[in-house]
Amino acid sequence: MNDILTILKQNGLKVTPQRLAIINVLQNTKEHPSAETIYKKLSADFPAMSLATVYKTLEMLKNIGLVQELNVGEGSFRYDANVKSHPHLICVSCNRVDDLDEDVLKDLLKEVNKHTDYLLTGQKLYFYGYCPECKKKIKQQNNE
Amino acid sequence: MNDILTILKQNGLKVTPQRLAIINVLQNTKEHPSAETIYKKLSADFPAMSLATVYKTLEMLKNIGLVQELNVGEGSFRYDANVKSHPHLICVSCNRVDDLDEDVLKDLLKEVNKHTDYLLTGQKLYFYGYCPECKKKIKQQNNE
DNA sequence: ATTGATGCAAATGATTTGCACCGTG
DNA sequence: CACGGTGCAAATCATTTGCATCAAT
Repeated sequence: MNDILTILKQNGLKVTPQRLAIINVLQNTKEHPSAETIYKKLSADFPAMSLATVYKTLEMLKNIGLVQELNVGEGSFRYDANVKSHPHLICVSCNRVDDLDEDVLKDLLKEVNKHTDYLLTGQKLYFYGYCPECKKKIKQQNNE
Repeated sequence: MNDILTILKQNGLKVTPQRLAIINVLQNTKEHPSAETIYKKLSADFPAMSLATVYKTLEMLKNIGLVQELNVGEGSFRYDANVKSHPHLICVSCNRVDDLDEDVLKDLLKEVNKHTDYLLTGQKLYFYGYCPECKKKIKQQNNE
């Protein structure tokens, strides 16, 4: 939290209320919001804020490594304050996006390395399916 | 090849020269082309063809399950005539896109299932790194 | 005071859409 | 000859950019 202020200053970046607010949203949610979502969430507190500011801020945060950009297959990007490269789970029913522990990643990479000559440097892994809640709902429907 | 004609007809779709050409490009390449790439590749033979036609055809092929759409992180989609859901390798240096055998997928899914309650239905897996050729080039540069 | 940040509006670029005309079945 | 397909141009939509103004350092 405080370290972020430091990081911004270290990079010669100014600390503005808009930036703090956007960072704050990202740090206190697990829902992997889009630029639009962040914008709407903040429009109550910052009625004058521009969507462009949200985009510029996200771009900046991405560059200094404070957020990662996700493409889960929708028309727009989502953002994650957890920058460790970890696989994501996407519910095909309710569109929620969950994290998969990064420990899993190690095992996955081990497996992939067995089968390729590529020198791997990164990955984007999205697994689709029904989240526990939606799984229940579907079961209930089928029981009727 | 001939089976594709059958599939189109079965779905009440017309067989046009443009469609055949687009399907042909997709079947005879391993480079995972974008709509734009396909369009350019065919503009010699079909100078009057519209980019919109390429997009409409790809949409149609996607719907009947003859191609899959890839999002490797560029601004545009790429298309793959191999519709079996398999992981992809993307070279961060030359942007080529390779397939990873779908057998690998089984092991990856096994691993993921250990760690989630999601009922998995699909996945989009992109591994980034240096392809064998680019890996060599980099080594040579470093040796000088 | 500087210099980077903001907000607005206009620009971009991939993809989609509407529609009149054309070609397949 | 009926109806889906094509080509063109205009429309979308997320994201980016230019620029004058504003505020953090």
